[in-house]
Amino acid sequence: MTLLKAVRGTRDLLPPETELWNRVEATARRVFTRYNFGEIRTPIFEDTQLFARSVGEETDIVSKEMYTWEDRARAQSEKSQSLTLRPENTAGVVRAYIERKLGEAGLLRKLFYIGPQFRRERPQKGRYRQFWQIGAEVIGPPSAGSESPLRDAEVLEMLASFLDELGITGWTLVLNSVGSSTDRPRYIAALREALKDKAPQMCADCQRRAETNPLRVLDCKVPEDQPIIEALPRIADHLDEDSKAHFAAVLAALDACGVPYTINPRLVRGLDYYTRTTFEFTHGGLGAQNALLGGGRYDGLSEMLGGPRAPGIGFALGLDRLILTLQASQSDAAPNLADAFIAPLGEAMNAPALTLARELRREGLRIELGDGAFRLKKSFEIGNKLARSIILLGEDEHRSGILTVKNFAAGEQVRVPRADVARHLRP
RNA sequence: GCGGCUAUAGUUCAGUGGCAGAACACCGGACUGUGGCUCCGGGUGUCGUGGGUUCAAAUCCCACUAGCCGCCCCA
Repeated sequence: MTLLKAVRGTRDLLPPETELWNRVEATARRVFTRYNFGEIRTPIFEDTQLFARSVGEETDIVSKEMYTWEDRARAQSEKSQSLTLRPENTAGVVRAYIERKLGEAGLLRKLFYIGPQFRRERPQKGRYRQFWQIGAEVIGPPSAGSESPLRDAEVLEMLASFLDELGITGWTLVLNSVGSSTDRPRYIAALREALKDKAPQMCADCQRRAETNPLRVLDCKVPEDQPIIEALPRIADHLDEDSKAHFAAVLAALDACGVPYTINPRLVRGLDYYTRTTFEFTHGGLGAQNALLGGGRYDGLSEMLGGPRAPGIGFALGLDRLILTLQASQSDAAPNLADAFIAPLGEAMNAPALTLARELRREGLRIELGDGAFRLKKSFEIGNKLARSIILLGEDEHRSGILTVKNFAAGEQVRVPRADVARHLRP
């Protein structure tokens, strides 16, 4: 029989690595809560149209990387529906914002999410087909201040604090503005116009990009193409006064609070819905996947999805990559040991041992329970690997209520009244 | 989706046509109420999968699968 395996691009997360995941997620919840964000959990699959309309039909994500299937009709009256495992979470959040009328209160909504996303890409280190993202969105009616550059700066400052609090050093914040929802199409049109002449002299990838996604031409790394790219129209020259002022205000706020950044006029994001501020936090040592997180403003997204005007800004952080970065930067942690290993001496002591374990666990201690069928030597060997101390529970101890407790590191063995054991073991 | 490298024990790896190996880990014993250190014993394996060549294949050939690296793109 063929052995079943986790499907390509998916994997099992196991202890002790999952402790690190929990720590990162707990830190995100703690930090984001200080900024008054609340958690949202959207469905893991949505109507395919949601992603086609928000992320963009022409993007690689939608055109070739989605897990899409036709949900069969269960009755004559029911239509089949094209469903897709979410490739990112902003679209789902904005869909919920519209559907649940979250803007009606007239306040900003500040929502974060933690969950798996799915893209059918070629797997690589730090890139999986089921990958995890932590993200947050600030969205609301313009009257609530959702367009304010202060929101952009606040989100960026929050991310800097989050990475700092995790102990990640060496990150770089890269910023750009891709213009308002009217600037952006105008700039893309200008770019297309300029590329009509220039594209044929460029690399094959750029010739393709010129057709499908002209903004990505700016990202090209082929040396021969650089002079041509330098001569192309610049985004900065196509920003209207409001967008220029917005970007300047974001930078000023970052300067004021001391968050360092660099501006990269060529930073463009792949998703269609981005407007004005776009950003990335990058980190060395991630190979080709050097972006830890990315995000930006999406002032027109709600309207693209048929909702009210609801400008927003958000980001998505690749948890898989963040974990890699943390693992690379920290030395191997000491094994996480239980407080005690209980060794019943003889199978008659099994039930009393479970009772003792119950008492100690209710005291909040982390207890590993052995088995009376083990020879004592084996109990010591196992206990030494799993716990800081071993508690012997034989006939004597059971009768007298005086337990034998030995600390492995110190090699010290003492007799402790049962009532005092929890206090004795507590670190 | 494209190009390259790789796949042998739980792990890291050696083995390039002739009995499947090392280190660490693991299991048993020396030691029936005492771990670590020591000593003795044990290989725990569909050599990624399926074909082919050969008297003989872990080794050579083909296909497939998976991982890694780069590209595309992206978190």
